[in-house]
Amino acid sequence: MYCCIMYSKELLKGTLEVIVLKLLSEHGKMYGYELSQKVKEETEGKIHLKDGSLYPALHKLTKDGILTFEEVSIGKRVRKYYKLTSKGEEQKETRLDEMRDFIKTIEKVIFSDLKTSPAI
Amino acid sequence: MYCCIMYSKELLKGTLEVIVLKLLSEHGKMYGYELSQKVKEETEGKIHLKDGSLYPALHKLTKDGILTFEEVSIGKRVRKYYKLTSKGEEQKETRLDEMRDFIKTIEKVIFSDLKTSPAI
DNA sequence: AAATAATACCTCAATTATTGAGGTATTTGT
DNA sequence: ACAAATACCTCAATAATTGAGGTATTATTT
Repeated sequence: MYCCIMYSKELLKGTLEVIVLKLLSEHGKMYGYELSQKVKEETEGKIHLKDGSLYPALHKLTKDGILTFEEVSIGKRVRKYYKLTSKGEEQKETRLDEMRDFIKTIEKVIFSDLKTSPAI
Repeated sequence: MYCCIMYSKELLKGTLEVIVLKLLSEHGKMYGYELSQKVKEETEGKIHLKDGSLYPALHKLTKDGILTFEEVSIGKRVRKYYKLTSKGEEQKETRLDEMRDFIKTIEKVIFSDLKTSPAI
C-alpha cells in the first residue's frame, strides 16, 4: 500500500536530513522505524520517509559524525537508537536556520501577490 | 564570482519549475536571462537560477506543453520569450497549491516547539 | 580604440539524493 | 497457523542539478 506520496518527489529533496536532525534533537534518541512512524503521524501521512532513503541517510550522517547510535536488544531483535553528536547539534541549528530562511525567501517569490488576503 | 549560493543545493531542488511557472504567470512573458535576473533581484541574490539548470528546464517545460515561446530579434541578438500555455496555467495552480501545502507541513514538523517565541 | 563586463543563448558529462524493488528475521494479533 | 506489524538492510536505476565548457552580440569603461 505505497499510496500516500502526497508531494512530488522533488519537493521532499533536501528535507529528509533536516527532519531527522530536528526529531532527534527533540526526542533525544530514536530508532529508524520510530522516526518514520513519527513523521507519518505528525504529517497525517503526507510525508513518508521510505526505508530506502532513511537508512542510507542515517548511515551517512553517522559516517559524517553528525549522529551516533547504540544497539539495544529487544528480545531477539536489535534496535539502533540514534542521537545527535555535539557536531550534530550545531548542524541541526545551522540547517534549521537555513530552512527557515529558505522558506521565507521562497514564500516571497512564490506567494508575493497576496492581494489583500481574504479575512476568514 | 560564483559566490552567492546561500542555500545548500538540495533545498533548491524542485523549486525551479515552480518559480518559473509563478513568474511567467505574473509577468505574462519573459525570456530566460530575464527570469534569472528577476529571481536574483527578488531574493536579494539568495537564489540564483543557473544557466545549466534554467535553460534545460525551459526546454523540458516546452516539450511537455507547459510553455510556448516566440523568438524576438533585438538587433542581431535573439530572445526567446516564454509564456504559459493553458495547460501551463493549470500546472501553475496545482504546483503552487502543492508548494503551499508542503511548506505548511514541513513547518509543522520542523518548527513545532515554538515555545512562546521571544518578543522582539 | 581596445578591453572588459553584461547580455543571451546553448550543451553535456558528472554528481548525488532519492526511489523502488529486492531482501531477512522477529514479534504481535486474530 | 497466518497475516500484519516491527525493524533492519542493500543496490541498480532515475532524474534534477551542477559546473564547466561554449558562441556571439551589445554596452561600458579605461
